[in-house]
Amino acid sequence: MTNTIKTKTKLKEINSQSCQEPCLIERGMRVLGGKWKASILWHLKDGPVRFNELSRMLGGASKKMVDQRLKELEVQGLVTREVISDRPIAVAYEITDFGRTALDILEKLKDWTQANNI
Amino acid sequence: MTNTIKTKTKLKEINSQSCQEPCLIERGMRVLGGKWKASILWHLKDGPVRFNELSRMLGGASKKMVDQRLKELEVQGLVTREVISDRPIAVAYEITDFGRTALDILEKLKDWTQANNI
DNA sequence: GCAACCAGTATACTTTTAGTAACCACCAAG
DNA sequence: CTTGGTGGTTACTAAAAGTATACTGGTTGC
Repeated sequence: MTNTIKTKTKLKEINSQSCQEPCLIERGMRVLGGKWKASILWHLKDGPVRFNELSRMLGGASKKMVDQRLKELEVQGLVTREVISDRPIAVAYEITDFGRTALDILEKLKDWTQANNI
Repeated sequence: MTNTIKTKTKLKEINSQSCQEPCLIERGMRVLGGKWKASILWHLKDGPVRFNELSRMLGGASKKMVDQRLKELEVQGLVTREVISDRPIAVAYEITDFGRTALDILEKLKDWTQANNI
């Protein structure tokens, strides 16, 4: 007998290969899971927002953080940056169609947080 | 006139108080968003798993990390730890009913990652 | 006895991230 | 001319996250 342990609970059959290196959950989290990233996306859902306004919305995130996250999100195609005025310089960030596809995950997350008082 | 900018795109009305300090999205992310946390939860969905087995499943997470995350998840009531045998020491981690409520968020995340080749 | 496995713990170390504060150039109002 | 707003950048520091290695103390198997 190789296993003499009397399990009180039925243990999952041992198959180590149920997930290869960075699994889907982990990979997804590395796109949406960074600090402020999901929040930024969420705050853009009702329309374009300006840089400084966004910083204020997040309340507590430094300009550097907002800037860094926005750049990441832009590279990943979740948001776009557009200059809306030159003279008094004004920039707006907008969520892309692809970015919108992530919103229902966030919606669920929001509901869950709310329902469980987290 | 206070605002002389000619906006090409309709800008969101300026109301800085659309989110107070750590908003729902951010708070939720701080529970599920840590590295490996969501993955661990996901890998427990089919039944209890042992410590070393779980480490192998995550492939790449150190024991310390797995240990740390499991403790956090336990404190937050998402998983339970139970000793299933004393003599050859054996411990199994199991997802709680509360933990299960988070699984459909992760399911959506998984589908999203898969659908977009992330 | 010796090696290997279980479930961790401890220590030391490196890397990454977060956050602060100051600064730029530009513009407008007072 | 000074103050305040826009949209950032740069330099620096502090804290968190992660890695690697070794160790305990018991058990099982050869």
